[in-house]
Amino acid sequence: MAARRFVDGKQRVRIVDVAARAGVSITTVSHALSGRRPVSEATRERVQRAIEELSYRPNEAARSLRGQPTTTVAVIVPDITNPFYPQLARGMQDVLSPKGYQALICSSDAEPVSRREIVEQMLARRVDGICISGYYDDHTDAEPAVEAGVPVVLFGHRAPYPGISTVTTDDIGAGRLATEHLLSRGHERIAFISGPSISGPSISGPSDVGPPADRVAGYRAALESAGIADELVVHGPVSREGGAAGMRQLLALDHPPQAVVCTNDFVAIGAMQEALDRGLDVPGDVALVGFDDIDAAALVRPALTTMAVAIRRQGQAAAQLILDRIANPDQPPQATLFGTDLVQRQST
Amino acid sequence: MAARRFVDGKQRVRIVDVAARAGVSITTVSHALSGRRPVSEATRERVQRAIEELSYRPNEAARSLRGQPTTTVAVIVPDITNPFYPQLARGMQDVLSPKGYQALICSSDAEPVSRREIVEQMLARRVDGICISGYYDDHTDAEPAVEAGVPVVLFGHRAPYPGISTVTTDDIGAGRLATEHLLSRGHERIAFISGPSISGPSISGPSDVGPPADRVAGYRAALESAGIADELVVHGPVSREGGAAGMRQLLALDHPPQAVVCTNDFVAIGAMQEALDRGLDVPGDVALVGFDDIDAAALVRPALTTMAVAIRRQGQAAAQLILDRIANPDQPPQATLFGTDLVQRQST
DNA sequence: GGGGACGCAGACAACGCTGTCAAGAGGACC
DNA sequence: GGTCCTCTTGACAGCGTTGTCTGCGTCCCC
Repeated sequence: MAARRFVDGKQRVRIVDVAARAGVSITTVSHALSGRRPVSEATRERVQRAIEELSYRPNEAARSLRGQPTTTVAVIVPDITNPFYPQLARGMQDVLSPKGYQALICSSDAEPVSRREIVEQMLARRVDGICISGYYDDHTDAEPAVEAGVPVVLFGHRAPYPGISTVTTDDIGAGRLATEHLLSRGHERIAFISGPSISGPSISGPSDVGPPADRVAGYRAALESAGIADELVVHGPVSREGGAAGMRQLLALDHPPQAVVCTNDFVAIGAMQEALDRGLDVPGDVALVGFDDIDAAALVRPALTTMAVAIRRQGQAAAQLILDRIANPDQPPQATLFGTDLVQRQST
Repeated sequence: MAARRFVDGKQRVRIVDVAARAGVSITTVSHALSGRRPVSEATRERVQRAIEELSYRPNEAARSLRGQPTTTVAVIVPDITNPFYPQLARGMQDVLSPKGYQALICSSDAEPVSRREIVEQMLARRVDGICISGYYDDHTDAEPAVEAGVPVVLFGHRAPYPGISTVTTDDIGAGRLATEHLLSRGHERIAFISGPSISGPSISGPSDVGPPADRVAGYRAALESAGIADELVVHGPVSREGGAAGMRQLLALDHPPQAVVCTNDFVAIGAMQEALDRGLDVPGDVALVGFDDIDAAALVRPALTTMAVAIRRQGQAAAQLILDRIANPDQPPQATLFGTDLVQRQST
């Protein structure tokens, strides 16, 4: 006859209820549960039965207040509706779940607050680790976590930072591979539709930052190696509309390019539709390469050639880095670089 | 000169550090923070300054242990990589974030444990509300939450259940509308590629359950109203492969259908590619309708006609139902039904 | 000038759990 | 029979908050 507590009509079973039912002290229940000190077989069984009869489950808040790990890892993504990030989250769950950890997924642009604020919130929840994803170069958001001694993995950042591990895609290599692929198909006049430039959309300009800039850098390197001086970079929003606008800009030129590298698949698909809508043949009149290999890349017609980023595997790597740091806090942070694979389809 | 605590190299500022720095008691700090009892302006400012200087943030675990709400709502989805569910999550965040609530997204099939177990875990974390999504008819998973007095919304379930609110799509109406659309285009021999049947894949059969069954029911109702007796339902996995297999089955018939309703867009896209690969014209030889209006539906060529489910709006509604129940626990649960819109593209 | 009202702030006891200290029972051994 | 283990269990403090009780001035009014 355990004495339950009723609050607002809610009833929750506490450890003392289990103890009363099993006829032991709460200490014994706790230790029977955690196995952190020996408990006789008979007692353990009585406790176990009481737990089942009462459907007892320890209060996580009380546990973590006592300093126990929360077995929770925060995964901060810029936009949960971008299919890229659920894949990342899934990869992390692949590794975290079997170890009993929960991924706490936060979409930062859905929040009215800054990413740094989200990090603070997660620290207040005492998460055991944090993964921050998204292309940006500012790692100061992660500082409070580093100071608090919570393992952090930056995902998509280039620069390693003291106390922080990173998981990054080799975007320079990817940009080079994509461009070399087009060169090998005989194209010489190759353009790049990139993300927004700092000085606003314009033809060319060295002002872009972050991994899109890396992809452009790879593109430039490939052209240079091939002895081609004409580079053609347009900027715009990273979206289908941005891709369409970029393509319009390119097609309006006196000498439109024969092939276009696009900073991601959304942009490429937008560019492709713009070209198709104008009656051009893809890849006959203009060949296209994207990045990321999102689901839709295989579904559009012609199917999009793209540089595949093994995002789920990268998520797994990020999770593993966090678990390693949790297990061994003194371990130095690591920087992991992932290569990309050309997935050739019909658009080149 | 606040005395910080160092644990495993982690340093966290506690309320007592703030109190010491501001020269007041911890009680005063607490109340200055919560505003739950009057604090003089001068004191409030001193406390505020101390908080900022120390970067203090209350420990959420201690708060919720004292019975404060966690301002967290669990969102349990079957598969985070299915683009449908991030939209749902995003819709919920649209409503939750401005109210200061966090969505805790859990992908249940990533977990090695049952959905019921996840519900239990969320209760142990003292979430303030739970949204369970996914097509299935078993609401027993939600029982522990109902018993604990935690607001629950079932998403995609048909049957209301005592103490549980539901947000559901009118799948019967959607199935009917899709079929009527094909009828109005002059098709008479119309098939349906459905989800798995309980008795295994087969031609027709009344054994399917859940909303896919509802869509089939709407399809049947439309045919009946039109005076058409020939119904043609094939079953298979809800995936692109399943759609391709279903289409193969249909094309192998003596009299293949002129039009096919598919239980969702993935299935429809798989079916479309199978048809295109066999040299058929879509919609000339076979017209296709899907459900859900996923991103890819607009991207494939021909673009897919589909029944759009305003999933994000439904997520918003689900979140609102939970917030309402939190604000007013005695309020009876509500069942919300959402209609669907035909988005006509090129496949019909 | 005394009594009550009021504004403000501190002390203290929980919340539910776990690590540590301590002790009782029982057996082994001298 | 007494001492010393070992095995098992219980009591207790404390994790960082917040709600409540209490107390101290100050002001107002009769």
